[in-house]
Amino acid sequence: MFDGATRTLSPFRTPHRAAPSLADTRLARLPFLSADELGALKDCAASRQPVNACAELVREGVPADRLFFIEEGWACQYTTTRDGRRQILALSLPGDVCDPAALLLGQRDSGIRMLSSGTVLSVPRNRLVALAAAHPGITRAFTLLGFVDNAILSRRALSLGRLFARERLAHLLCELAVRLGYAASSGTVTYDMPLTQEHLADALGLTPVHINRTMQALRRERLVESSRRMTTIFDVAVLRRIGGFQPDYLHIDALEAGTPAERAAAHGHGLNLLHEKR
Amino acid sequence: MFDGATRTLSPFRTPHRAAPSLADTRLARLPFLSADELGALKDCAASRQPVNACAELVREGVPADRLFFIEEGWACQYTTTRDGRRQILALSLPGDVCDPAALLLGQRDSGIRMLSSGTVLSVPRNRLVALAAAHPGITRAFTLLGFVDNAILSRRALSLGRLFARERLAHLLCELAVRLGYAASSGTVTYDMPLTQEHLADALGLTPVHINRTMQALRRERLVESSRRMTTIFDVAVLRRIGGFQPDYLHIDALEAGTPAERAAAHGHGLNLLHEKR
DNA sequence: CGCCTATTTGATCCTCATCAAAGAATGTGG
DNA sequence: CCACATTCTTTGATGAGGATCAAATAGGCG
Repeated sequence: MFDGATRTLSPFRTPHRAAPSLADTRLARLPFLSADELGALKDCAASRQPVNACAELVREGVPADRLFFIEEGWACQYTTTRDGRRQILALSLPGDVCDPAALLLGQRDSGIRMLSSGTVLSVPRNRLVALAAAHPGITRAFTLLGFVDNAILSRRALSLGRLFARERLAHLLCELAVRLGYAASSGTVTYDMPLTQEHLADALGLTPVHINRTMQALRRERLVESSRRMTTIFDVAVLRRIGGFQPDYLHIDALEAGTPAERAAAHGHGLNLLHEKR
Repeated sequence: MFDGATRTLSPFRTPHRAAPSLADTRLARLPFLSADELGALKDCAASRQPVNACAELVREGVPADRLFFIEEGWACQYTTTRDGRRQILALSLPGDVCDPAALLLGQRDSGIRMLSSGTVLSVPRNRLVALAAAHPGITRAFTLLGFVDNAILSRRALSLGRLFARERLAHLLCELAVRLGYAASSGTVTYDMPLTQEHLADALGLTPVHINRTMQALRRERLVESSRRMTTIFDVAVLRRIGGFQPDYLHIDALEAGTPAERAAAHGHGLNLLHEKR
């Protein structure tokens, strides 16, 4: 069942009791960071806070004075219309940086809230700005994560604009599997999925009722199963075909260096790198 | 009819016959660029090419070996499903950089094609990478434009996922007005709109037929008018209310320094700036 | 056990898609 | 400058995907 050609993201396991550190975030896994920059990330003071499900980390439209990093649990970035319709713009999984673009923009167009209970790291924006100003690799890290978020949102826009409910849901379930580290392009995958059907609806531009019926259809066909918070995709290959899922847009190879050789290469002077070291 | 509180983007007028230069793009208007960096942009060799409507600048999914800048005409960034459904992800207007994120990512998830005839500037990616590596302000410029594109796409995702056709269309017409330099939040505005109803449909996740009927409804209510390629919004305030349009997400103030004082301030040490000069 | 939230089900309505074809523009070549 | 081709817009009829409303059932948790 293992597909040798697939790249895998390493999952983030939460180092309980350890001092809060940005070294445990996706940021610190980017292959082009120097040892110096990694050290700076590790040393950057961050405050850890446990948060309840539904906790609002950032209200919509306020200045971005802090950035959040997910240690445990899931969060989302969202916007709402005047009359309360909500659209989830991004899902933040453990290890992810919430809205990395806020580092540069300084103003938020969207809110951020937890979708499950968990713990987050919080760092004042100006501290990160100083860090980024001193370390080009860190600037580039935020930029890269922001652009990958953009790529994910682009794919979601195709979903929202042009796919049927069934396709949207299939695509999202496939995407989440890969982002959680299950990159196999066939076989069976099970993962913890704390989203309610209402969350799925807000992410996919549908109603909870219709998510429910769509999910039932997939279950009836023995394509997925969900009990408690665990979601199982019985046949990844089939679900990917239904959702038109192709993992390229996640830019997995840019997020982590698989082999030591790749890690070394990232420090070289390949033309695909900004601020490359000599 | 002029609303004093609104920021205006200066329109791009095409300097016919002049040597092709990146100094005529939105990139070069960013307020934080140093004189040095502006000079580097101006000196950067670029090739100008006239392009027909529907000309494909970049095919979907190919490596990004060139970047494109719109001098005249409109372009779009798009993705398609396997069976040919298309979603426009971004509209590029005169002065805009097409898919600035491609500078860093080096791979494209989407295609780029012209929506009208026009002229574009084309620069090899590695030339821009070298430029960015030498000038932090230029790196930051691409990043900022990429993040603004992201903000625009975020707002479009809300449209696609949660708005009615009428609201989506109203919002897009308002957005285009502002991006073309007509920032007035009330009164009447007329601008050249080369999009066909099919283009609008692909941008808004609807069918051409439904765009047609929705547009007719707006016309019947004397809210808009379109003859030939000119589109008129008779009452910007009302159309904005219908579309829930609020220009904040366009980050206009980050894109251009209105006053000399603001331009000077952008070079200062405000905390909202990365790589700030001392 | 009982409360609260999430999921499920049913009935009905509505927005928008689809299909087909007729007009109106725009552009091209003779 | 007109005939023709092509593209774009418009119109009509019909149907489907998904929304909405309301209420029942099932799960999780103190």
